Amino acid sequence: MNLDQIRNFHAVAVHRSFTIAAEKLFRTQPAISTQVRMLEEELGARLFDRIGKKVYLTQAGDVLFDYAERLLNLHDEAKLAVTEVNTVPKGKILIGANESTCLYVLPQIFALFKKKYPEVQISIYRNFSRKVLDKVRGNQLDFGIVTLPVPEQELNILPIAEDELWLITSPDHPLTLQTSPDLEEVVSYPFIFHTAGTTRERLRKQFGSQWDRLHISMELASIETIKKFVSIGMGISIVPKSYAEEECRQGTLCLLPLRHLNLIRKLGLIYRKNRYLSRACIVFLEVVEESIQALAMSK
Amino acid sequence: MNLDQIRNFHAVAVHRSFTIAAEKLFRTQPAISTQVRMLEEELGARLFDRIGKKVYLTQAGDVLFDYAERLLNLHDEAKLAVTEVNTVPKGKILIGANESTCLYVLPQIFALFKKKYPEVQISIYRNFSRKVLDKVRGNQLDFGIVTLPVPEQELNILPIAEDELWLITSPDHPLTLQTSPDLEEVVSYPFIFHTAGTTRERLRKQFGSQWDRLHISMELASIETIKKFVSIGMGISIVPKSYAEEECRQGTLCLLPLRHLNLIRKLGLIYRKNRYLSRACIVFLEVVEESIQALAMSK
DNA sequence: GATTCCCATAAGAAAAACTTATGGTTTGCG
DNA sequence: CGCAAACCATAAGTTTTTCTTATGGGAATC
Repeated sequence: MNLDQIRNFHAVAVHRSFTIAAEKLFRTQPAISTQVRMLEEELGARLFDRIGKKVYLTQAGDVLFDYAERLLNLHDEAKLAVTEVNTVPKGKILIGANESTCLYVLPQIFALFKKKYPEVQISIYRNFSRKVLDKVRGNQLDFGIVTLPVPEQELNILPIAEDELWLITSPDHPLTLQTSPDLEEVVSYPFIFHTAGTTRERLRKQFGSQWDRLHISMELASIETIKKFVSIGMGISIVPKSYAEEECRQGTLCLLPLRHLNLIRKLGLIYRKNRYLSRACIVFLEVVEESIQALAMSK
Repeated sequence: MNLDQIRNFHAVAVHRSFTIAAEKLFRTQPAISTQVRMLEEELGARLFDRIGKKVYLTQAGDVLFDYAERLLNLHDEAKLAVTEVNTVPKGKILIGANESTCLYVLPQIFALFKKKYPEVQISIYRNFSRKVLDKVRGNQLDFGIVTLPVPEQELNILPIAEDELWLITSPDHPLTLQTSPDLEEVVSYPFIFHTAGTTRERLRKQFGSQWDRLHISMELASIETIKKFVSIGMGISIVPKSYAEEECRQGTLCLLPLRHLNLIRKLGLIYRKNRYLSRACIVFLEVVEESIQALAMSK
């Protein structure tokens, strides 16, 4: 039993005639007769009573007729739905990003995107860049936003933002007396660090020999809590500058550039190469590029 | 897009492999590849991302997958449902019968049938034998119960009951003084007749020249009302004997055989020849035959 | 770096479905 | 009542579709 047979059967049932059904389906009458007979043989049930010139549905035919309509409708619906995925932005986009990106980068982009394409649902997978990267590679995420650089193989990379890493302290911290403290001086104060992550690894390299002198008083899992603890004087930390500008204005934190260190953190949108992009994904990419340009203009 | 392609697609999606899908479907791998590719071309959408050795559903594929499951399930259900019609007694039986049959013949049969096959729904079309006959011929009814004889062409006929037509009068009617009144005498009293029907036509023929002398005081549409009016002395009538036996016992009516007239009314179950009978119809026929035999035994 | 695994493609073979031709029945009309 | 028309079934032959076999390329694995 295939859909063609069901379509044939349905047409015969509707028109109560093999000949008319054949016309409607642009076939000859024997083609329809044969297909219906084969359907009957397969099901082991007569579907029509051919009495004289007239054609009647049997009880079995009547039962099948309902299913035939449902099957044909469902089939049409399926075709439409699949086609729409690549013409109308619809469905779901899965994006991975780390916590801070979720807080400071994505909101603007999402706001713009949601305004333009309210039909598309965005689902966020929040985790470290490392995990996000793996999931994008494994095709479990449509997009990822991670700290660059990233091994380029198999991935398309779209830089979306960059930020300098600055020191944050509480407003009354001794270091605030300087405009740009030296690394050697800084490491004498207790530090609060992120538990893990790309940035922490990069800092370790940049600090070089000074790393061993470093005193890490706390390790926290989120930028927000780090900022909280820094502001009450529990330690100092290093974060992307823009992530603390708000608190700096409010006077709850102080932002200081580190002398001789030029730590730039780049963020990039990544997605797999060779991947077939749904319409929703394509328009998402457009919106991201648009946002980047808007950001570049405003600077 | 046909069901085979959908089945192929579904298997690939489930196993995330063309090769394994091919095994499961007892095909070779290229057969599956080709079918999926054709499906993709028809829909204008990639359904799988083939990245390296791995196979992933695209968003379009994901949408189709849901529909594929629903389509395949519905298809299985349809097959099962159609097959069941002819194996398990189920569904609906349409039976046509006249009013009196509904009251005096069908109840016993239906009671037995319902007890045996509670799954089968019986729908009754109540009308004159003539109309019932037409509807059975026109395949709008599965069975009909009509007064015999009936033109045999195209119909299977199963006699189920026979009954003599007797005179009914009120208990205090002058005719009750006789045991078997003569037709000539009878026609001098006012009659109550059924508005139409086979029996009335047959009586007209049997009465012969006496018919013109007949005085019809009332015409009523149902046996029940005829009996009511006869019992209060509004006239006399002729009905199947068994239809009035109950009232005769209770003393509200008198039953008298008509001398020299041997009017036997035969009832028969009819159904179209060449008609494909569902399981429900077949078991209904069995129950009817069983009932007839039980009736014959009891006499 | 060779090997293995997996999917894509091409060519030929097998299967399925269609068309043309025709026959049997029923129906409708003269 | 008989003839013509309408309708479905069947058979034969052709076209179309789908399958298998053979082969190649690219990524993953050891």
